[in-house]
Amino acid sequence: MAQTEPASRGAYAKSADTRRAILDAAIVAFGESGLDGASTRTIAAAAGVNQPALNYHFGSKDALYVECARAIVERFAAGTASASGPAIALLGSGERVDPDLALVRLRQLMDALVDTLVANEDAAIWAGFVAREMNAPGDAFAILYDSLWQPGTELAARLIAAARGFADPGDDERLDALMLISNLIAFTNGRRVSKSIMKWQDIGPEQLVAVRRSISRQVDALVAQGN
Amino acid sequence: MAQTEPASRGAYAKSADTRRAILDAAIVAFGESGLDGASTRTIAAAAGVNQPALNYHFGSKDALYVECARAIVERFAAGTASASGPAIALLGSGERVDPDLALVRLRQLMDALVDTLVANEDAAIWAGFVAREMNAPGDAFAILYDSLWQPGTELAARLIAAARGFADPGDDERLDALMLISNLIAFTNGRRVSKSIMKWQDIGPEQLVAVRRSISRQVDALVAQGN
DNA sequence: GTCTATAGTCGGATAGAC
DNA sequence: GTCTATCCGACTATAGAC
Repeated sequence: MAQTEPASRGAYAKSADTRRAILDAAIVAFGESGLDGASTRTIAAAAGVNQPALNYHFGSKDALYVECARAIVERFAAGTASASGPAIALLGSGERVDPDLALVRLRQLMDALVDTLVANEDAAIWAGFVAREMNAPGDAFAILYDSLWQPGTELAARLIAAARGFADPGDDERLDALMLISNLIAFTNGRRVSKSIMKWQDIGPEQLVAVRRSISRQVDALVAQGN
Repeated sequence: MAQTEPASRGAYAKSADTRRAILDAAIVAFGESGLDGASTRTIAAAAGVNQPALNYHFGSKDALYVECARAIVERFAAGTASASGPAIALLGSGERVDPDLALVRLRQLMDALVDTLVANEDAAIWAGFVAREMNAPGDAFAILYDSLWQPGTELAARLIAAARGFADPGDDERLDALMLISNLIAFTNGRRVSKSIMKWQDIGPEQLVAVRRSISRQVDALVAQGN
């Protein structure tokens, strides 16, 4: 491999491997300790490179942080694409949506979220990153809001509306969507606490079944009560 | 005022006012920026004292941080005492608990939580503090878990169990309690996001009604479905 | 009890050899 | 492209005057 990329874009004929190693280490460090808590030296050590390598590849610590946000969004989207895709297709068809089918899609979406966020240990790291940025918005807030929260809650709200037989979501559907999604936070950001409360050693297949059941009951209730 | 306190305990015949000012400023700073993100200089400036005053009154930055956790627990407990008191009294009576009354107490508890956490702007600060500590446990984790999460979820779980006609809570009730409480996080840690999603300028009386209604529906569903 | 001054450490970013 | 060496600023904590 003489030159990994023939400079397909202006930037980065640089070592993609080093870049990736830094990014992976940075996501973990920032997710656990935050922008201020994680030092470039710690990240460099974890990535197996020297400290100035971060500046060389990303320009600055802040720029690296923003790049981490982008990577998190990408990985999250990849994990949920199999469920969000069909849901978007259903809602975008223009025709009147069958409430029962909307309910099926909503269930699939929630199951995919459980798989991506609760079953995956890495997601607790992502969740830490995202939660910090929501509390104290910085350079990464817009990325996370525009690519994660806004489309995520809007999709859920539209599915809830469709399952209730409405053409478009209103305030009630958006509120319910927000709360439905926030239930997952108990097992991402609140992973440690929830494991202690439930006396779970770890969150394996059996625990996931229980979580899915509890969420499933909420979805039922959401739609059954209509409004 | 010659000597605010006659040294009732061994420690702190020191200025209680200065101590309080530092504590208030520290809670805000740590809540917004975390232990590493908030500097003693910033806190001192916000409290209107000089930087070494923090060390004088609290010993170290870490000790001040732990003291903030204690203060948050106290203030939270004070805000919810009017609802948690009757609930604890009901459950502690030893006799078989009337399911309908348990449901009433559960509603009161959730309303008190909404008032304390959602209606109160300060609570977003507390929530930031607590959320960081849950993600990356430090010296304050035990305080917050033992005095906040454990008793809070256990109380909710016992009320849910009683409302379902059970003597004691099981895994299902604890799971449901965790998720019910995590709904509030959408409006504490997720305050900014939720306001944007809902297109709310701020969270006033009308918005609180909507939030309470949505939570109330969940409480209904929780108990109606039994298990 | 509160202040100023400062010691000692660690952070991010840059310069320049290879 | 990757390394070592280093600058400079910001931080916490301590010493000592008042």
